[in-house]
Amino acid sequence: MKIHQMHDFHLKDESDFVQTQQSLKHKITLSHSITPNSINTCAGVDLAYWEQDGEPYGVCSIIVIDADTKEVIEKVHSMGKISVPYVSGFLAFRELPLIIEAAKKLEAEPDVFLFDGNGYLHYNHMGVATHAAFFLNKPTIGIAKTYLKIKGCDFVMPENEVGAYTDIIIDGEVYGRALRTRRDVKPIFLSCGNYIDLDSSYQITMSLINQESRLPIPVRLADLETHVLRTFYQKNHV
DNA sequence: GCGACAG
DNA sequence: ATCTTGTCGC
Repeated sequence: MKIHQMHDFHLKDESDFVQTQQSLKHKITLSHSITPNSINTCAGVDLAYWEQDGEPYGVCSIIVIDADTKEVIEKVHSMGKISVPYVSGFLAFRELPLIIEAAKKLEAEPDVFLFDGNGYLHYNHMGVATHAAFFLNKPTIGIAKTYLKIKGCDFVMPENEVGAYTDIIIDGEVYGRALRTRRDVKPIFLSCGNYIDLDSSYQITMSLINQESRLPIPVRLADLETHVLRTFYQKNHV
């Protein structure tokens, strides 16, 4: 699929990152309604890391599935050296190069992308899911497994029922949603990525849950795939 | 020095 | 994210 080139990632330091995030946050659009009925395909994105000769490497997997049958339609991946260290709040700058490289290989044009990380639920509303949308030009959804605390605000634990949730409201603004996708499991932290509203993100996410995981199917599949790919590349000493 | 910390 | 054994539950 075609990628909209926004900016490169040869940024110098964290102040560069912050400037990039703040220049993009005003372009976020969260008003589009895109329900499960209006999508045919959705993609899950995830990365895995390892070290080789003292250097960090990563692999990114994108899995596209049919929204109705849940069957895998396409899978692509990218692999390479990682040049940006992980710093909370700047995950996008670390992961986007490989994400973009993998997305370029997609033959399909998924209707929505689900990420393993936050979107709008972020210090600058610019988690990896939101940031990625400017390159993909497609609706994106953020799915985090642990809570990123912002401005000291905790989340309210949702009831132990499938689909139960509590909105994460900070300074009167809804940042995201603590969501119990299955009973007796920890909640996930859902937030808009971009070009989609929170209720649609919720509906799509819940429509992609099965008994295998608390994570939506495409994200879970991408997670599993990155582990397989990592084992392969480690063994073959790339 | 201590606590916090998406992946 | 990754490093790792056993263990509880369906």
